[in-house]
This record gives sequence, C-alpha cells and structure tokens, in this order.
Amino acid sequence: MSKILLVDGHSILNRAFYGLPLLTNNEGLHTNAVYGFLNILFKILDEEKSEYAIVAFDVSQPTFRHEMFEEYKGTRKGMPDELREQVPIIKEVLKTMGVNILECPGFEADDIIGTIAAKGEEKGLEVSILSGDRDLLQLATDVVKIRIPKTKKGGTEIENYNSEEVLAKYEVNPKEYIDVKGLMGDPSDNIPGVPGIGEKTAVKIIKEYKSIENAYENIDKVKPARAANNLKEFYDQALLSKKLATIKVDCDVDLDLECSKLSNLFNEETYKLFKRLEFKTLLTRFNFEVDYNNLKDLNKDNFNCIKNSDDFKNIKKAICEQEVISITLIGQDSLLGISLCYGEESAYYIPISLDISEDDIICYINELFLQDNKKIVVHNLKKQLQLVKNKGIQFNIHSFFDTHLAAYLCNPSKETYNYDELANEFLSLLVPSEEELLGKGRTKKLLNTILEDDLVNFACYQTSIFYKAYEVLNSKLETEKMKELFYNIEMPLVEVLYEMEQLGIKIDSNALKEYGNRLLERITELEEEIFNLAGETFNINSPKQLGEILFEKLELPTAKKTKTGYSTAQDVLEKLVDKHPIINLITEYRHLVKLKSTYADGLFDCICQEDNRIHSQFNQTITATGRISSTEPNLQNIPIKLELGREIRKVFVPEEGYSFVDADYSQIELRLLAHLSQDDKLIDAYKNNQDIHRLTASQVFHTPFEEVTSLQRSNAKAVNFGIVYGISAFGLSQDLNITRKEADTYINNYFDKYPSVKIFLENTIRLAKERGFAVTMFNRRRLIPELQSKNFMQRSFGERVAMNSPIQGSAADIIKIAMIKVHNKLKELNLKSRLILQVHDELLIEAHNSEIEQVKTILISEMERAVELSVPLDIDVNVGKSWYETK
DNA sequence: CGATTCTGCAA
DNA sequence: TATTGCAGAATCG
Repeated sequence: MSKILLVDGHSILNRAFYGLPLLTNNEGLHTNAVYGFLNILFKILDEEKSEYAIVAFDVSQPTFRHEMFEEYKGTRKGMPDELREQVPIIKEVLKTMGVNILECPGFEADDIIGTIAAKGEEKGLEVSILSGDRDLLQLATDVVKIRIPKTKKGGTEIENYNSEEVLAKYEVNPKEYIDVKGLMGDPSDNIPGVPGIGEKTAVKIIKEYKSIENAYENIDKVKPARAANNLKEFYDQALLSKKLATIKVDCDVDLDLECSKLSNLFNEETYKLFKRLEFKTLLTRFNFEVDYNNLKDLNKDNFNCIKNSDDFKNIKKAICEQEVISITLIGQDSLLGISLCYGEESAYYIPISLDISEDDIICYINELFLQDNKKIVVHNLKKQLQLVKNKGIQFNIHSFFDTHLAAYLCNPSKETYNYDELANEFLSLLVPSEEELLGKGRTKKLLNTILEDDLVNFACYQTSIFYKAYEVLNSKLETEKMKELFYNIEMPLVEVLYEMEQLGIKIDSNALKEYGNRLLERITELEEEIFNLAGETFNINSPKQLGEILFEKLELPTAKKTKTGYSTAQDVLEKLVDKHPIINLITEYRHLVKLKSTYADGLFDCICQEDNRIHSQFNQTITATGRISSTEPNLQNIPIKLELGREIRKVFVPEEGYSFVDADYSQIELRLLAHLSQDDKLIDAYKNNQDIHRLTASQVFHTPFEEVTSLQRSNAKAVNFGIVYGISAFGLSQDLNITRKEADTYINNYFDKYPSVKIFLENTIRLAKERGFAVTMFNRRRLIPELQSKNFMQRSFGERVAMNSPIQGSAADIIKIAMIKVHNKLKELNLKSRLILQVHDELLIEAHNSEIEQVKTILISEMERAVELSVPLDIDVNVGKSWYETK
C-alpha cells in the first residue's frame, strides 16, 4: 500500500526550535529549527519510504474558530524572532525539494491535515501524520497513524498512535478524545472546557458516557457530583469547547497526489541551499556531482597541472616578483607534488613527474622557505613540514602566514578549519569539499591512487583559497587586535612545537614491557577473585554487564543512572565500599586495566622503532581556550597522583649523557586570578609567599590561619579550583561530597572575603555578554554563543566558560611565550639541550649534563619574565634521570 | 565498520 | 549540575 506523510509544519518547527541550541550560519541566519525539522522529516521518510508527502502550515489570520470564539488561542504569545525568521527558510527548503506545501486561509494546519487524512484513507493510502501536538490524536484510525517525536536524552524517539494505541494510553477511542478535550479544555489554545474538570475526571466521564451530550442526558448519574454540577452549569461552554477542539475533516482542499509525490528531494538546488545553511551532516545524503564552475572569481578552468620543467621555470620566475604567494604540499606520507598560487586568477599543481623530479621540488621548497622577501601563505605549516621531514628542509618562520592558525584565532571553538569552510566563512565562496572532490571514506584510500585530474582540482582549490584568505584573515587579525598574538606568539610557536615533535622523548622500552607484565599478573588475580565473588564470569570492563552484576545479581543499592543504564563510575562505587567486598576489587581492577591498556600498551605502540622515542603531536588549534593539546599518544595525561601510576614516569628517560630538567609554574591560574581581579588579599598573599589554600581556608571557615586543619585546607583547595573553573554550588558539592547548601555557604563566604574576585568575575561575564566573547591578557578570543541562550543550563555553561577562559587562556598565552623564549635562548647560546615536552604549566628539557645549571637558570628566568604581573610568578625546578625523578 | 557512550587520566 | 583535553573498550546502528 502506498504511504503518504502529512506534516504539521509549525508544530514540528516549534519542537525543533526549542529542542536544539540556537545555531547560526555564516550569514547570521538562525537555522536550528530548520535543521531539526529536516532531521525529523528525513528520519521518518527513511523509515516509512513514503511515496507522498504534504507539509501543512497555519496562515496567520483568524480562522473559523475565532469566529465561534473570539478568545481562541488568545493566550498564545508570538514566536520569538529567532524562530519567525526560520519559517520562510523551511518553506524555501521544502519548495526546493519539491515537497507539497499546503496553507489554507481560514483553517488551521490541523484541519488541512484532518481533511487530507480522510481523503487519503478513502483513496486507500496508508497515512502517517507527523506532529508535536497531541490534539491530532483524534484523527487516528487503523490506517491513520499519528507520530509524535519526543526529545529524549539519547536522541529523538517517536511515539506512534493508531486507534488501538490511543485507547491503550488514554482509555478512550480517538473520536471520544475530542469530548475529553471539550471537558478538560486546553489552556494553550485557550479552550475553556468545564471548570473543575481535569484530565482524570474527563476521561472517567467519557469512558462511561461516550460523549458530552450523552453525559448531559444522564447528568443525574454522572459522578463525581461536583463535576456533574459544573457540566450542567457550563454545558454550552463544554459544547463550544468540543466544537473548537474538533478538527475539521471536510475543508475545501484537494488531495493532489501528483503534486505530493516525492521525487528528487536531493537535487542540486537543495544541495546548494543546505551548503549555504551549513547543514554538513545532511550533505552526506546527496549523491551526485555539483557543478561549481559558475563561480565568478574561482574557476577551475584556471587550474593548471605543470609537468614541463620549462613551465616550472617560468612559474618560479614569476614568483620571484611576488610579495605574497601561497603554497600547499600535496601528499599523505610522502610528497606527491606542490601547488602554488600567486595571483587572483590562476593556481598550479606541480606533481613529481618525468620532467620534474622530487629533488627539483624539494630544492625549490627549500629555496622558498628560506627567503625573507615575501609572505608565504600556508595552511597548517607544522603538518606540511612533516611531509618533508627527512628532506633537510629549513625555513624562516617569519616569512610565513599560517591560515590554519589565523582561522583558529578568529574562532577557536571550531573542530576543523578546512579550506572549504574558510572559503565560505571568510570569502563567501562556495567550493567543493575534499570529500566531494576525492570521494568519501577516503580515510584508507591513498592520495596517490586518486585520478590526477581530481588531485589538480583538490590542490588548486586549496591553494587559491588560502591565497585569497590571507588578506581577509590578516585584516581581521588587525581589527580584532590579535596581530601581536598571531605574529609574536602563535607563528613562532610553530617552530618550537615542530622541533619538539621531531625530537620526541626517549623510552626505556624494556622497563615499559616489564611494567605491563607486572600489571597483567595482578589483573589476572583480581579477575579471578571478582568472578568468584560474582559467582560467574563476565566482562568487568563493560559498564552494562558490571551494572547488571552489581545492581541486579548482588542487589546493591542503585545510586545513579546514566541514560543507558546504571552508572558504575568511581564516585558511585565509592558509596558502595561497605556494602560488598567486590567493590574494592573492581576499583583496583579498573585502576590497573587503565594503566595497562592506555599507558603500558598504549605508549608501547607509539614508540618509534628507529630512535626508541615517542613523537607525540602537539596540536595548536584544538582547544577553545588557547592551550596546546597532545595526541598519539597524549603525553599531557601521564599518571602522577597514585604511586603505581606514577611509576610509568620511570620509563621516560633522557639520552645517555643527558638529564631531565623540569620546570613548572606554581599555581599560575590562581596567580592570574589575583592579578586580573587585583584583589589585595590575594596579591599580598602571593607577594609574601603565603600558603594560598590555607589562607582561603582561614577566610572561608573563619579560622585563625595557624589553626586551619588539613581537611579545611583541602576543602579550601577545592573551592579555589572551583573559582577558576567558574564555580557552581552543585559542582562544588559534587566534588566535596557535601550538600548544595553547604557548598553555597562556602562560595558566599569566599566572595565575602575576596570581594574583588566577585566583582572581577561578574564584570567578566557582563563584558562577555556584551561582546559575545571572552578575552585573555593577550587578546585571545573565545566566542561564547551560549551566553545568549534562552536555556538556563546552556546560559550557565556560557557564564562558567566566560569566567574560566580568560584565566585558563592567559595561562596558556604565558607558557607559550615562555616556550618561545626558552627555545630561542637555547638556540642563541648554542646549547645541546632541547625543550621536548609541555604539559600546560610545565616544561621538560632534555639537558646535556654539562648544561644542567645553565638550563635551570634559563628556565627560571625566561618563565618568570614571560610576562609582568602584580604577583610574582614562582617556578619549581627539578632535575632527574627520569621524568619520575623530576618531582 | 564508523560513531557514540562510559570511564578515567592530566593540568 | 565545575574548566580544558585524549584514549581504550564496549556497544550501537
């Protein structure tokens, strides 16, 4: 049987709007409701494979119901502007996809849907109605199904109602549901109903008497008596309410099947529209080539593939005259060619070919990278350098402009900064993405298996976009006052990070292997004991299986649930320690398995065979605050808190004849808080080198400084951390395992004693709200759209972010400056010692034994002098023969 | 097989 | 329902 889908347009749009955070595309259009609408629509269409579809919208003018009852929908508030502007957009999208839109003056969408549903049923169609509104349940029959999406934690689920399900859930059949509504009324539509009758009573009455009219006939028998009296008195109002609640099924609209037939939803126009609206995940539904050749200023006819050495020579000659050029190195693990662009018109891809050898190209790269009379625009220089890492390429960092870094500074919260996004965001150009050019799922496909024509386009699109983006980005950095940050911090840091990656850190792989074996032994023992106590074997690593064992089989009290089942997280287990001996075993098992899989085995797999060193990647464009992140492996989360974990650090060792010199900023974030807030007490404390947590404890707990207990001190430490993270009473209460009220008292006490901190944090939030972003000491921005959210949780999150970003971000700025200074100093003095790790507030140097004292001095002085604050910056320095020893 | 969830490690 | 990250294992679709 053919299926038709009828959609209640405004109702679905509304649900989507309130269910999703506000999204904005590059033009500033709000798109969340449209996006949510389409997601639900496609989900249903995928499921139902409907042949026909109609979307019905209300028209904004009075309907026949207003004629019956002036106050109908009188309590409705207008749509917020952010939603109103999306109505024409969804209509445009539907029109473009060829979906039939029905609107009918004088009637509501419900009536159109009711009518079409009836006609569809007559024609023998299977009808599905998609709406967020339960009023439509009255239309359910055996072939008319009402589908109501529900936003749940795990995504959207859809409730389905044929007559049977309506009866099961509401105890009345769909037609009787109208009478129920007539009795109980509907505040949202301002349908009055009968006073004193709510859902319970209404259902009870209609279940017994089938209709309002029949109940009235038998009014003496109707119970409870109060409801009967009211029904008697307000009978006319009840009938009016019933009429208002009745969806018309005989409007003057036709079911035009031809217009409603779904055909080519995913056509080129729709594609372009989605791309404009930035619906990236929806784009994967399209399966065709888009013609981008109608772009005025970026035409792929001007993309050239150069395989002739004379042509190459001419290009090189032309480049000599340029002030700005862009270059992209093409390849995955080895170089395939380069792409160049030096004017608005043309771009070139120069593959390694018969006439142009790899040496020719490498040689040219070297020449280009070492010159200092032009700006070289590159996207992600550090990654580009990795492609030629063993070719002896040298470079002069000051000639480069990295569009990847510049785009990151403009908005550090993005996940990717691909050329097509840059084109859209900064140049208002629509260009094909990498996936479109080279096919999707290319993760395992090698670049050198790709057709050369596609590679030319891929290379030239990128290089032209980067060339064009340079000017826009550069002036944006200027207007947003981030030039210093970009040219003096981020760009020079590329060289530092590149060298750190190349150097890596040496691993004692035998010791690591042994450590892993030691863990394995104990893990096996623990496994056995746990299975004994549980009475069966199961996968302890599976939260699902573990939850079933603990909370079902062993019947331990359940404390917390996740959206998919029981929580078995550590803080939950801790509350069960006394209840069962298995808990401590599981805790130890978890600890050891973590150490074994992530650290022992994980690190082992990352050791480079050639030099027995680990070369982690330090990423500069990941974090929203300006910190650096580390991957493959993450060397910024090596255990330290517990002894067994800390021992891993013994396998990180210096080269023969070298030692580690490790330096970290002491409490840099709290010192920044003191500086930024200019709080006298905090500043004095740091100037006098006081114990800050003890001070806070004495303040918050009204205890003389000398009498602070260690528990008070550690609680105060948590409060200090909380302040830096953008405190909330709930969060602190969770951390300290105290009530929200107690946490609230701590926080209030804190703000009483450090009033400048309170003012500073409030001002920070206010400024961020006004400007839409938070800033660090060096003008690094973080956009915080959540601050404008109507959702309390979202907005609160935005406020915490606004408080935390300037502190965490300024700390990031400072250590970046220190890294550059230390790096330059080591170079300048021609030392053998090298910076090899950064862990947010810590720098690790592999220092030649003859240079240890010198390196210590350099670290202290350069880190201290990275920036001048109102408080001193204290540095702790340690020397050792392993990372473990530098504590 | 890729994406998502849970868990836990660091500053 | 505390900030920023990354990763392994299980599980989902």
